[in-house]
Amino acid sequence: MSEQMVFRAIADPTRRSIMAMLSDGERSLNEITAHYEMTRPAVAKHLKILEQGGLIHVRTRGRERLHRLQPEALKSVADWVGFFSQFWDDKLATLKQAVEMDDV
Amino acid sequence: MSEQMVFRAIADPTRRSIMAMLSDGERSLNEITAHYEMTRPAVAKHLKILEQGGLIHVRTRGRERLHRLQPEALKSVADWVGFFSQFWDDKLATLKQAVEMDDV
DNA sequence: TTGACATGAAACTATTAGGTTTCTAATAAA
DNA sequence: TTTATTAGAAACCTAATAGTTTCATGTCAA
Repeated sequence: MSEQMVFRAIADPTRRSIMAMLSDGERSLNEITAHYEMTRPAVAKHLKILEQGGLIHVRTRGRERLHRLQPEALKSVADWVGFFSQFWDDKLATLKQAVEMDDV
Repeated sequence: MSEQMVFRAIADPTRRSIMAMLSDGERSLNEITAHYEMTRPAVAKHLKILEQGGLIHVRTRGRERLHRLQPEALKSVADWVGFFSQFWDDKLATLKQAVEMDDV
């Protein structure tokens, strides 16, 4: 679950789309596949990469596998972007820092 | 300069490293290349992709080309991550919204 | 105006990514 | 206990990535 695996995972539009779908709740492979014009194995590969990046968690229920979003994995991305955000928005960056100082 | 081009650009570790370097100020191709164990054309290709994503701006000074960071291009990434941040940090998300409401 | 320097461009190579089809295994339901 | 359903696995194909080497072009400085 290196930072690189997260960046790699979110680089593909299909995978970002899957993440958006899963923000609504967990879904099986078939349910996810129904939304795309590609085969089930193709979607399964995308899910594998999302899992490797720590962005989703998979559990087995009977014969199906349910995929659930794990958005905390995006923290590393948020941190990385946060570093650069100081160059375009000092006010937001300062507030953000204050909040993170406060607790989190 | 589609959103996808930004995600594509930041997916590569060398390119993220270049961005970090440029946060310190603009650099020529040769200066950038000096920091990596790859050839100049290889670095030039990375710079081209960063430029296509809108993450850097290039200007010509004499026979050299100076590359300057354009971090605002990361806003689309910040927005995207921001959507998911609500699922892991309500407090931060709320504050962020408030700030963006306020002006920006 | 020649020589050194900074970059661009083209052609090539190897690996990775994203997709397919086909086959197998496990579970649920009739 | 068959049959349908859900998913995993393997083999394969194609295109895109990331890199190389070689050559051409424009600019600066003796």
